[in-house]
Amino acid sequence: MDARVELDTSVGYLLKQAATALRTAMEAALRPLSLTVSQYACLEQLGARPGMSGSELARAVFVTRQSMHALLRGLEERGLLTRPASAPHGRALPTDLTGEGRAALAAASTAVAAVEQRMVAALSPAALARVRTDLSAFVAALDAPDAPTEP
Amino acid sequence: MDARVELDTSVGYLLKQAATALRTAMEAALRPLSLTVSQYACLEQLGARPGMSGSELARAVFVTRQSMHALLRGLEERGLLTRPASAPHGRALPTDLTGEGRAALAAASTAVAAVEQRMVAALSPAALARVRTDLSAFVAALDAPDAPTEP
DNA sequence: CACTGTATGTCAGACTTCTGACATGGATGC
DNA sequence: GCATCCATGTCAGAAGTCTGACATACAGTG
Repeated sequence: MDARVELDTSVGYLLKQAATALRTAMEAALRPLSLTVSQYACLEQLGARPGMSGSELARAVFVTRQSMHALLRGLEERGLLTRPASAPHGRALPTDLTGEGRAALAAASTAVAAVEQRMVAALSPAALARVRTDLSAFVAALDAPDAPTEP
Repeated sequence: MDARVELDTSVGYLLKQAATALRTAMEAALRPLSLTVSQYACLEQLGARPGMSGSELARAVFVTRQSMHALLRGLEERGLLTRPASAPHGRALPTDLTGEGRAALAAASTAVAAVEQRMVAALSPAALARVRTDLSAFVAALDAPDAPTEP
């Protein structure tokens, strides 16, 4: 109890540092394709699960649905995706990639995969699997609403 | 070569998810203290290394020095830190916490430590040390300017 | 059937951060 | 000594994201 943050050993600080380094490297890799990281993330999600609504995309990309709204308008104007004028059910507008959108995603996904490969190259597959497990545990522990620091 | 990103197994996506969850939890913990995450990070750095310049702080907190400039003005107006009117050497203005600033940092650091503790509670000390090592390896690999994906 | 609750899309404004630019102080080169 | 380069502080504008708000569509309940 009454513990303080020690910067030298803080996993949180390392987490932020790694996420920032990854984002910077992704920005550099995506700049030649005229895509931001958020735009790429949106395309990647749509490639994996076509027909997602804007709200679903927002949650998957970790932005608000208002931000996703502006993002989708930009990508639609560039012809990378299409949305119906009216919703087939409820209010959700299913979004899909165009052919041009799939081509842009393919190029971007290749570029980002190279960045991620560079990031994890030094780790063995087993170590990588451990990291994934541990990061998932972090997310699960933080998402739990109650905070039993000492049960 | 020509690899694509697989969302289900992407460490980058997990990294972003974990960083977002941590930031959200920190925002919630710091809101009662009227501090943002960036402001807290700034105070924490100054607590560990008094006398840092604005540019040094910016690099440590992962924002631009322009953003840090605005951030420091706000914290100075609230009386949490002080900066000299002129630089004792060069252009760098050494920044220091006031007594009130140290008090705010103590409260904030305790709150953030609880969040971080909740995040890592499920991991053994050995597993935690591994995660730190691996995250450091990610940063080092991404910061390397050349990208030898396949040497 | 009406009411409530939840989810989605959209608009408007504020806030934060970034990019670009300029001036100043110091160090390094010749 | 002077020119050049680098780091820092600061100002101004642009871009992205968030908060707040409102309307709409469906599901569940009385």
